[in-house]
Amino acid sequence: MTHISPTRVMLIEDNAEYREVIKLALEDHPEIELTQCHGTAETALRSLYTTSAAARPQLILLDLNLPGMSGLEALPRFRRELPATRIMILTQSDSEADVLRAISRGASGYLLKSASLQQITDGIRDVMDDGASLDKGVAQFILHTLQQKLPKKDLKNLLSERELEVLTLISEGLVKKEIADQLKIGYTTVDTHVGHIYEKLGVRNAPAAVAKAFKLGLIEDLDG
Amino acid sequence: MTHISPTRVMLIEDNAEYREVIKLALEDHPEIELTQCHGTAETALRSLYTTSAAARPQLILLDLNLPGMSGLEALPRFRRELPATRIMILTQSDSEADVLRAISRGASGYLLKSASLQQITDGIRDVMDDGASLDKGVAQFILHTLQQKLPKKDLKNLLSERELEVLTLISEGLVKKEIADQLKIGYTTVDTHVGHIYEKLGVRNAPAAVAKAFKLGLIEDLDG
DNA sequence: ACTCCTGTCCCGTAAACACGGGATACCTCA
DNA sequence: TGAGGTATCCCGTGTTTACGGGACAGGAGT
Repeated sequence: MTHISPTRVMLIEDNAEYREVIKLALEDHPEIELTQCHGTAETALRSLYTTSAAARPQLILLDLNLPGMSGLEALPRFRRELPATRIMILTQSDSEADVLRAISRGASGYLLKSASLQQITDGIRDVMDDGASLDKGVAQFILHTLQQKLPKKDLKNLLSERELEVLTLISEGLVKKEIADQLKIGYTTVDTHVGHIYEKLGVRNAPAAVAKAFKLGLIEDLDG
Repeated sequence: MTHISPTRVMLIEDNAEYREVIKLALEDHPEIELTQCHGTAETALRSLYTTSAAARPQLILLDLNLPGMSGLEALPRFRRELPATRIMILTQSDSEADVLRAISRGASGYLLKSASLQQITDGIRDVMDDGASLDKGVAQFILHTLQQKLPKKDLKNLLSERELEVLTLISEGLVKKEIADQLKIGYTTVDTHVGHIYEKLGVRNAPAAVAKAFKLGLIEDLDG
């Protein structure tokens, strides 16, 4: 919540007018220090080589729509050059593709330019306080996206425990005989389980069963 | 942003003290009208039957840790009874499992009780304004979760276009001969593609290839 | 008591798969 | 020019699947 020294912020924004607005707004906040402003990602990246480690930004406010290298392209580069630096997207685009790409590239926040200055400074504080900050519309879209990718609990009892075990082993590449050995049951038993799995999932072969299981969230796509 | 008539809010919270705090805080806001308070999900659900449609809440503030039926259990019931009503979780638990379960059951927001009253009223406004509201820590966790489930773009060129096409058809349950017919190529060509797919993914059969493709995000788990 | 579901086991056959080999053609990039 | 990747095609052989049938024991629920 409170920081001993102010948070060093770098702003990357091509519109000079909006850049000034932000600059003025952040000047009022003692816990935020806007150390650098750039109009393009290229100059921002170059500046890192002539900036001492102690002066490098702890947070970057990044516009997506930049001349030359886009913010989306620049994002992973900053992440590589400054692994400890948080990146907050501050853009006009609420395009779902942009949002998802920014997240998959490691952004810690996503605010729209329609946000109030208060929301922006709050967002900076939230992000530096080990959190993330999302515009309300973006948050809703993210919730919906995640919802679709989450396991449907009503289907948890569709397959029996044993069947799920067998299906998981199948998805790992084991053939039925190997599964039989590993589970210490007969080959034909595995065969029966598999038959039941197909029936319940409404598919006719193993690859389709695995795909369906992933789509339904029966198998977690975490691990290795 | 502005509503003609105030938003009708129902609060479900077992702690009488905190219930009063919220009640008092919301009284100051003309655009929010706290119409009902309940200490358990059961009484809240029962109250719906004696409430005219016009008086039903537009937003529910729901605690997770309730005596009797938990908030997590109650959530889908409210969603079924009141499909148009948004539900915002307001709880102490920032357990990742609780967060994910609440989202998968259709919550529109997730705030912690450590939130300021200002954040809560802002959150209510955000949610009613067709958005979602997330605590900063919850938002970060959600971003990380989603990040893992998103396609890894660096692997997009791992499989050729044709190979991905073949793999997708395999995941849909087609056997190789059918794939050959559909793509109007020879059976042996499909066979070769499949062999290359296994090689590139480091697997030895079709089910494992499909699983790997899902884990890498090469195949989208959207559609049907 | 009876049915339903689960998990275990068995047989046989036809279809599909995995994998080894090899071939031609195109395009790109070094 | 030559190497590498992609896409197309072919053969053969042994392995694995898919699916039809049937059987039996234990537990849960009606």
